[in-house]
Amino acid sequence: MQTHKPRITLKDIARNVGVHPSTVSRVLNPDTRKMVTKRIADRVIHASEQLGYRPNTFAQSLRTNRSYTVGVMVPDLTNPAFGPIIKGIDNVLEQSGYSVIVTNTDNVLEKEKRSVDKFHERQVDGLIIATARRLDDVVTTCLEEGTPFVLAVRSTIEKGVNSVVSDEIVGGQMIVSHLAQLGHKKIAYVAGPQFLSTGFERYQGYLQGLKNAGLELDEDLVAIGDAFTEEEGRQAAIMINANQKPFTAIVAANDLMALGCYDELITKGLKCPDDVSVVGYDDMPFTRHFNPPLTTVHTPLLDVGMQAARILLERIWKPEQPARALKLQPHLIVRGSTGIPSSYSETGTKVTN
Amino acid sequence: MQTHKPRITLKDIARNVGVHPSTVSRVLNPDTRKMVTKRIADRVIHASEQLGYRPNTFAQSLRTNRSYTVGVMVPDLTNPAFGPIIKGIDNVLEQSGYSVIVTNTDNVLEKEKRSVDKFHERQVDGLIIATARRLDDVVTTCLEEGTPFVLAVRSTIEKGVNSVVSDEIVGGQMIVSHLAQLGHKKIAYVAGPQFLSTGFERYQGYLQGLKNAGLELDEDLVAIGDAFTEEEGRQAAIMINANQKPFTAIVAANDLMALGCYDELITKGLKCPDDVSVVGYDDMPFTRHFNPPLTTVHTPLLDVGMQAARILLERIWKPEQPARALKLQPHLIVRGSTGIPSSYSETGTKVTN
DNA sequence: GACAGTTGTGCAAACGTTTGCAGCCCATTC
DNA sequence: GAATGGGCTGCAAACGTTTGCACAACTGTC
Repeated sequence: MQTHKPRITLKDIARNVGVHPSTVSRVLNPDTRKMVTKRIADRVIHASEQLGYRPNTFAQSLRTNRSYTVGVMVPDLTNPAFGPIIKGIDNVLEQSGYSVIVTNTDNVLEKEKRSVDKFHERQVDGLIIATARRLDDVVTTCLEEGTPFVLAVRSTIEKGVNSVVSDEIVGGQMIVSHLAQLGHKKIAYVAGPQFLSTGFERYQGYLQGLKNAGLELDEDLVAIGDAFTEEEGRQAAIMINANQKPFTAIVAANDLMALGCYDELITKGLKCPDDVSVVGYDDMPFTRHFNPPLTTVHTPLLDVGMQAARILLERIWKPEQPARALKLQPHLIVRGSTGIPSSYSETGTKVTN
Repeated sequence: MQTHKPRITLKDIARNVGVHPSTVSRVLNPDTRKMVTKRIADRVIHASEQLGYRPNTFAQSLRTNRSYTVGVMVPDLTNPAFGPIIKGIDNVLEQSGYSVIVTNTDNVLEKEKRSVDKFHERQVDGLIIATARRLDDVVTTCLEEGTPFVLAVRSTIEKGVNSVVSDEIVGGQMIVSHLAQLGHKKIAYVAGPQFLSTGFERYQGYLQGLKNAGLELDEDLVAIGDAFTEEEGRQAAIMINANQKPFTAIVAANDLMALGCYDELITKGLKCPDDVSVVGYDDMPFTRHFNPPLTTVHTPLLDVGMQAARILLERIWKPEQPARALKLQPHLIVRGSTGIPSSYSETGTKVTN
């Protein structure tokens, strides 16, 4: 920041008070303040306030090798799910004097590597990674280099890394259980990318849920999207429709994909939930305003961010602690997009409503 | 970032190649590379790659007083409108080697001041401010101090500041014109905070729009919210309803407030758009999925971010240029929430349905 | 009153760059 | 062959902190 007025330095304060710069430094640094006499300390503090002193963070960081900065990598800032997460992160980190550098990687590996390089250069004290694949080069690199970091939202298959995620498998099961309870037997699944833990585990939850309910998997009712987007959700729904197998419900791997399903249902002239129920995942902002309001699994996004930040701080302060893998409990939020199966039912028995 | 391996410095490369550190510096710096013989330069480059050299940004910044960092202040990260803006900013800045520090201020002045102080300390090269009030201390401070900055989304009353906003007044007019064309005569307005340019100018646009359409302002049909939130929108709608004056359409100052209006209409048993039309503003993501799909004014959020970043770069590079105030053209997006006025006729006689 | 021990302050080096200046070498010119 | 000049490179200072060490001034003890 180019300020017209010349920068006030420790030396200036020192001269003003008639004391050595190092003494000023000690006063202004909470950890060392006790080393210096109260009388002098007070004068230093007074002078520093009066002159409007601001420490030069570069000099500090150069000397101490700590930047009081953390990097945050997210895959897609336009996905409303990430707003709350970043907000949570920012909230707790700024209280500890850390600044947050955010980068958007658009889910492209190349960009992720560039970002993490950049972070490395800037010597961030730690990283919060919300872009991890189940097998992730970037993550293993960070692990090898001993960079403090924590995964948010998405985890990897390797153990011993800090992470805070929601229990996707349980979430997936809850959905199927809910649908089964309503009487659904033919439940389609629009899966997310299987190289992401969220995509993979939610699908596993679905499979487990079928088993729990005594239902059989029909592979023709499953389609896998390449990304967690509306468009991929729509494409997947189209593929499932193309198989011409009857189904009464469709579970999407996240809310965005569920919206894609909405679109496909509309173009097929099917009503939700009357003809087919739809379920999403994430409970991103405003899902209750969708048409119909989306039944979904709520993941505490703000909490995810806050906890990730807290764990990161722990690791920065005590790097040798064992890794913590925090799993937050999701819960199902039933809204208007799920109902009793009717016209499309397998047995053909129609339920009037 | 604590890396186990000792950091490679210019000195290491210099020793390796058998040359002075300053020469290495000159080679690695694009501006000065031409000063040194190609033969040596090549050897230096080779060695630096082989050793895996990464410049120490603190040392660089300390020496040059440039941080290659910019600060971004947004009022509310959970508002999906800001995702695209930040993404736009990040996109263009990262291409120029800048990193983006984001802070969320929750619309509280105190936090804004803290943030800008923090940015100051970190000596960001520039600021993008999306939190500005029409009269804004923070902005005037930045102006006085000569900090390069540009306002995004929201502008202030003072001239001579860089800004990129959408033309709110025109947007407001378009809405009223659209409604008038449909036959609406009693058009209520749920205003946003008048201390924000967006709140103020959109309201001005509404007033101007009424005039253009030959309609009269009825103050009982206007309520002002204290924040751009769903809840404030709902409260404002409640207040308007409480006035017992008939109306057939309600214009909200942004999409979130429009959602609040939806809620209030539902609790009153009114259908949208059959009983009353609703219009929002911003066209934040997923508005087309709302129930009903929201008619709104599209502001090119991604563009706002990108342009703000570009202008900021210009100012950082050439601080003496005159300020640019960029006004992007909004356009109306008609969806399902607006229609021909019906049951609630102008005279106030209620039609049963 | 000399001694050890404690407390408070100054000194100077170091962190890793960048950059004005000086000086060297070589080519060019007369 | 000497003088001029230009192109490269080295030197050293500087950016603003932090921190181990040395030292001075006390306090308390015998």
